[in-house]
Amino acid sequence: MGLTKTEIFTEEQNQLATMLKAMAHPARIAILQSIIKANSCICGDLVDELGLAQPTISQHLRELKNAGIIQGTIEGVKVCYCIEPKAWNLLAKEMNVFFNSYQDPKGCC
Amino acid sequence: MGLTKTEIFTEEQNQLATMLKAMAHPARIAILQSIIKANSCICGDLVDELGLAQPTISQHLRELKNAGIIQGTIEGVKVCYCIEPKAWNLLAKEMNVFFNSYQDPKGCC
DNA sequence: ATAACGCATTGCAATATTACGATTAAATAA
DNA sequence: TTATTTAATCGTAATATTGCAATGCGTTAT
Repeated sequence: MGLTKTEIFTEEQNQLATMLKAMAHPARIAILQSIIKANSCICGDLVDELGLAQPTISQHLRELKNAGIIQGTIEGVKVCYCIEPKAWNLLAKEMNVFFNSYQDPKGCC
Repeated sequence: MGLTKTEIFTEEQNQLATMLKAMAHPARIAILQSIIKANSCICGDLVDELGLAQPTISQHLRELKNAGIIQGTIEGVKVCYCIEPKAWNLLAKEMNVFFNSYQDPKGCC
């Protein structure tokens, strides 16, 4: 097989999984941290900052963009990436709800 | 290639990515939600609740366990899974810090 | 003892991911 | 126009993931 059975899960579960999957790679975490640290866009500086080839960075950026986490704007020859506030804040809220839905044990295991 | 270049990232980035990756699947999100909802352990009920084969559930449980997110206890013939509070709370805190490290735009894109 | 139950493990097929060299496309500079 | 720069895309190799049937392995029931 090799393909997830998305049809048996809720829309929320699938969407959350998609967002988390987009973040679940050290390179993409590093990219997000870089973008946030710069407090604004970042472009091909990422290729220098991280030790990955340009096509690889480009591919990671596309995945983050496809997930809706970042957005890219063309600025002349360069491209400027930044966080998509809506998606970021929504994900933050959802994860917060998820984490807080668990309260320490009440007798088990 | 096909393998992540973990050596060029920090320990924190790699660990966070590993935890997120463990959660980044609808079945595993569903499993965690089920475990949390039951407020205690769950066993092979998951096989009935979700529509996946027993070996598939077992595999997902193992991944969550390997990531340290859940723990399993043998109870006679059955096995009882529950959240590993330390790892859960640590991840919650780390993600919270990460999400809050971004403040809405200040001019860009 | 032996049958039944619950879950883990193995093995495999289908598909996805990661990384990068080579190339292309679009914008600016000469 | 022609070069240069920047980033996306294509193609490909290596590896990982997903899902399940078949099987194995303890534990309990008969």
